[in-house]
Amino acid sequence: MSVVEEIRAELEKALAHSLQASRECGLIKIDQAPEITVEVPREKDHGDFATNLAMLLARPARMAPRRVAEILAQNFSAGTWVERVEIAGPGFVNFYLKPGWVYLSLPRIVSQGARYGSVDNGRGSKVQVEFVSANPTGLLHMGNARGAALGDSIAAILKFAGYDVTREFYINDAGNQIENFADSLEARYLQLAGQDIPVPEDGYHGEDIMATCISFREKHGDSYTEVAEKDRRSALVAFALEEKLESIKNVLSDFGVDYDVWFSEQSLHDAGAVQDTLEFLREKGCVYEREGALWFKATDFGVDKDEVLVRSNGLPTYFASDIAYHRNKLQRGFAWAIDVWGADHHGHVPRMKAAIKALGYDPAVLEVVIMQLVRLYKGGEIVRMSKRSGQFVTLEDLIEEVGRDAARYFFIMRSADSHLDFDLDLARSESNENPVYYIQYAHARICSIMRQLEEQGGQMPDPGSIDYSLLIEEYELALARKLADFPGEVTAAAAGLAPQRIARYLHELAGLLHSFYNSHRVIIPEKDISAARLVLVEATRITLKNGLGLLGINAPERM
RNA sequence: GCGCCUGUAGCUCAGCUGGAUAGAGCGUCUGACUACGGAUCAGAAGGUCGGGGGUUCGAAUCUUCCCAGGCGCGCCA
Repeated sequence: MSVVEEIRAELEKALAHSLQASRECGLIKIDQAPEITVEVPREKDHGDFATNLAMLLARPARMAPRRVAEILAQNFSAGTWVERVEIAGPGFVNFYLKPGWVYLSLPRIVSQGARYGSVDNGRGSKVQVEFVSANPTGLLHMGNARGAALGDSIAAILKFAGYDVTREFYINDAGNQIENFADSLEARYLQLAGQDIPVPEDGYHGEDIMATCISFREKHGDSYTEVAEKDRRSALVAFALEEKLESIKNVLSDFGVDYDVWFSEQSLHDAGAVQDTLEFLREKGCVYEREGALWFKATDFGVDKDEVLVRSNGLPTYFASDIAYHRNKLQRGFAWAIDVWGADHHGHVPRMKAAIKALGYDPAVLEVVIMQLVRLYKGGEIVRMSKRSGQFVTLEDLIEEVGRDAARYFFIMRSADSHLDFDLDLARSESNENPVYYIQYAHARICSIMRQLEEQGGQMPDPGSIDYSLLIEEYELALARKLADFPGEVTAAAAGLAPQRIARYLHELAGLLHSFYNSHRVIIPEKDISAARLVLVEATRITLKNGLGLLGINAPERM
């Protein structure tokens, strides 16, 4: 438990006692005690902690809130750290603590090191985060990039919050778009062999398709012009998928994203899992036939329309294999399955939840994070991206132009809900003013202090034997206070699947470090103060590094 | 037409699930020590939280109705 949590719990307990005492002596008459919560006020002047308990009691007790607050304050017995209790505003009870409490966490941070900030909300329960899952028929675009940054950070945060996390990429290597893919590959291949075959209008027109066919031809020559169409297509598709997947893996890895599982859709078909699932739904009475197709009765589960599972041509839809895939996830024992999807798929959410219910699971095990689309600006104009026109900026381009750290921070600092305008020129031209450098610079600055210390023959003092009461400057208190918040931020970010909270937290923490740095020196002749400050900045360095790690961003020692 | 997301400073966005005087960055303006790294710091200006009603001690946050933008509503994925 973090220092903040410990004190909060202590105050809540003391308040409960105060309320109990007030009821026993008849000063407050209520039937049932409300839930007691102690929060951290936004305004520093309102104390270190505060409670709205008096306002909640006012109505049931039929008393003025400030009067209730007075009674609560009178019966309140202060613990170790409470200096004074005040009543303010409409009836808040504010707790002012002795300044030293903020330094309690410093020795802990240093001794916990890379583990500082980790919490155990998950208690080891199995959670899967599935993200990107782009069609392996093309390159990764800006939407995939956002999904990669978001999904990977969510996974990292959940892991830090005590969950047993699996990162998974679902490969859509079956179905319609593969046929479509084959059409385009075949056309390009035959074109290279001198035949005049156009790429279908709704096919893949990107240059990468041509490049794939060129390397295929380098290996196999024109030999596949002679074989049966079916064999030619399957050879081309197999070759292209392997090449594409390899390149996707590499680019994502360059972006700092590494998966535990690459799951093939085709493998579900091969194992008969799609048929099994359809059979299961049939036995449950959740399907029916109409106009030659097999339908899922989504309307039985509160969805406004039924959905086709098997087309009248006998081929299962994407929805059918997706149900089988999610069934497979749940059979693997995940207590929580998180999918990161683009907003253009949001209509799929209620259907999928209905299907999970039909399979006999609680739909709440599936949580879909919908991220709004990325709009790309270049030269002040929107860049329309489409696979058909072959015009788009890839993740690879992005890493090259903006850099991995800045790109990841840019995606993470905004909530998934926000529509993201990504101005390439801005990201490029002003990359030195990107907030991510501000945070990294704070880390590098501390490392520089440590190098100075070493050069002067100094040593990092033992955090357990420091007189922290020497740290009386405003910025020292503020910095230490912020450090103590980190575990709470991790908890909140995990609960809300909200990596942007960590990004904001780090930015604020870096700001406090810079302010402190500009007004006070760490290495000074006064040994005791210097030692306390060394621990303070070392704790800051650790926290910055741990936080940046959750976002997949480097914490450089020099810049 | 129905559904989901969004609307907060000139621009890009936060706002801890209902708290007290709404915050950052960029941009603009004024300043900073020959210094452990100036990719920094201190300060100023800038707001009817899209608009109207409602809920209550208290609303940017919940609710409802408008307005504006994005995305969905296929036997595509």
